[in-house]
Amino acid sequence: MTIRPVTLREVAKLAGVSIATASKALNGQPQVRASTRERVLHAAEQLNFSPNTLAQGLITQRSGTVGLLTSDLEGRFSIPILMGAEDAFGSDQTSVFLCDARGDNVREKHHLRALLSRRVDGLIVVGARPDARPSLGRDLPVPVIYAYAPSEDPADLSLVTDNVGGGRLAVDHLIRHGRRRIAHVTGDATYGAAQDRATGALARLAEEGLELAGDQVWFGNWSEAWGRGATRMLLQRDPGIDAVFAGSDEIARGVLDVLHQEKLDVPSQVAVIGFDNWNILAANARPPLSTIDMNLEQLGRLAAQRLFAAIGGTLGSGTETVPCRLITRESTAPLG
Amino acid sequence: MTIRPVTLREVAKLAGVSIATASKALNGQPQVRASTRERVLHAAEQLNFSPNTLAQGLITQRSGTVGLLTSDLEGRFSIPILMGAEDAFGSDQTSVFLCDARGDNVREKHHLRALLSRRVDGLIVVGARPDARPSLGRDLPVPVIYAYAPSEDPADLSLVTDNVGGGRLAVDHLIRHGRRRIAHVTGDATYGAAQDRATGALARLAEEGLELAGDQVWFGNWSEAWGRGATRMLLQRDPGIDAVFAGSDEIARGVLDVLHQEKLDVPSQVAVIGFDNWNILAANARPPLSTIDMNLEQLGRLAAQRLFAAIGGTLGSGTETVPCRLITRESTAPLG
DNA sequence: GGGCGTACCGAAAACGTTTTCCGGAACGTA
DNA sequence: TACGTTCCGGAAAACGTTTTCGGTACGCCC
Repeated sequence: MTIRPVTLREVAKLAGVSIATASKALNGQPQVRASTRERVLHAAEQLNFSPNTLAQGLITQRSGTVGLLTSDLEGRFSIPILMGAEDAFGSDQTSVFLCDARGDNVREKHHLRALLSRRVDGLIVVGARPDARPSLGRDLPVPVIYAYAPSEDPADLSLVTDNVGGGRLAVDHLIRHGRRRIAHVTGDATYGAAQDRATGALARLAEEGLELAGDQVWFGNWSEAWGRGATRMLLQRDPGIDAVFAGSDEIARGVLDVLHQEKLDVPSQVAVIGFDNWNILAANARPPLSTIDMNLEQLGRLAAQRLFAAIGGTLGSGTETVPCRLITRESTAPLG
Repeated sequence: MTIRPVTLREVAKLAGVSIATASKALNGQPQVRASTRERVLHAAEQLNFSPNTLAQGLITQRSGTVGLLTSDLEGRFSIPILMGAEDAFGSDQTSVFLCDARGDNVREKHHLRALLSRRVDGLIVVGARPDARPSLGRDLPVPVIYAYAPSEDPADLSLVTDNVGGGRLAVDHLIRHGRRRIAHVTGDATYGAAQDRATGALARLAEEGLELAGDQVWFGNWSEAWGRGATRMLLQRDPGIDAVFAGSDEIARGVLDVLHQEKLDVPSQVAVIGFDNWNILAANARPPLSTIDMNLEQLGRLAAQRLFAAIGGTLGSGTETVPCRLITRESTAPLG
């Protein structure tokens, strides 16, 4: 169990060469004869040698690690991003430190310090909600990418989802399926995402010369309960709706629930589309829920790629937008 | 941006001492006068010095990192465990490498190799489902803890949830609330967890001299759809049930859905209890769902503590069990 | 046979720390 | 004055690599 790992020195000895040549042989440097390389490789294999990356990092000034600083681990947003990032960095090259700040600022500072101490080659910061967040600062020794929640500082590079486009996509889909009386029930109005999605939805309606059904955008909070409550009010105000665009899948579940109670069939009478493509909610709904996917894994992969490019090179700035994607299920069949 | 980090040498120079004393001063070693220590501390502060942990790790033979090897990142089980582990290791002491093997064996090997190369001080392996999984082997240079999914090798140390106890807890709660005709709808019979929960439930029923309602344990799969389907069949078979113990919150949601359709009130006519305490499903159900929480954060913390103790010391073996916890919400009010 | 180029290998420095060990200063005591 | 003690600080080795640089052996050409 507590055997000391084998070092290059031992490999070299077994192969009958110096440490220097052993190193060169293993790293594919040209100044070593094929036969000696063979001997070294064989020795390394035999001893099950794996190089100490701490030592490598010390000398090459590159640790081969990145930090992923999140504030939303239990939330649904960090995880896909994390997965995307993880598989964009090949595991042989780069490993990722995961740190959850729990939304606490001093904890974030703490983690940041620890990560810098570990000489990470770069950082990805994943916010809990898609609104601008304070920058970590301009004078960090490593490149930083802000994902999901953009940085307030335009000099930073941020990667975000296209919520306006997502809203537009949802409504466009409903329109193409023959819906005309479309309502929008969504979450907390202080969220930029809620505003953006509504903006996109309204824009698409306007193009078609349609009014929003239900007189208003129903802002509330991101819960199933609000989806239910809003739908009840909505139906009183405007019983003739033929589609609801919900700002999240949770809300959509609430909407579905009340529509069922009111004996309104989905999708033949009312279509429902959600947002997030949170599988467990969307795919298992009755009927399965059409929804907008934010392509978060792709966002994570992109973050990793940008970071990778920035390491060594120099980092861009501004905000880059990742488009959303429509997921069609049964809750939005064509009308008629 | 790409400034080289400040080293101990620079701190020492600024403080007018040798590197050795600077190190001692910063690490609280006693052989340094208070006034010099003060000078060093001040210099470090001024330069915003943070020690290179790679170098520290190289010499102390301890990297201050652990690897968390999971197969279930998108699943709901790894995350709480991860969070528990993360906060049990103070962030100043230990950072965690997160690796998701995606259920692929060779990818797991790959990650393992990379982590060992990084000289992690220990490993936590989190399985995707709570059944025994192959051991990583006995001859690893670092201690390993298996969490959630135990290792097949009894020489390893595994930490698992007490599913039998959880099943018992659920049924006990229903019985205490006056229920007598209790049915059990659960997931895939090939899951040990499904068997264990059923075992616990049946044991508690037997103690009370009760039979399981619905003639059988309804095994199926872990989906909402199965919850719906099973409940329909169940009601045909035995319309007089007064409680359903669902093997997961997802299943419970399906159960609730059909009970509503059948105009059976929850909880006044039928009580429903779930399993997992997956907040998004349980807390937002109509009515909010009582459920069994597996204390996964605690399991994660425990894993971290055990690992911490094992580093340097020696590791125990066998399987340690973490008890479940009842979460009471409105779906299981007392009868009558 | 001398000069030269090429191919291969090793000695040693370097990365940034920690830790051991030694030496000098200051001081008290006989 | 001689000596032992205590306190403080520094030189240097070590951790496990990579990389530079110089050296040796050999073949080739005139």
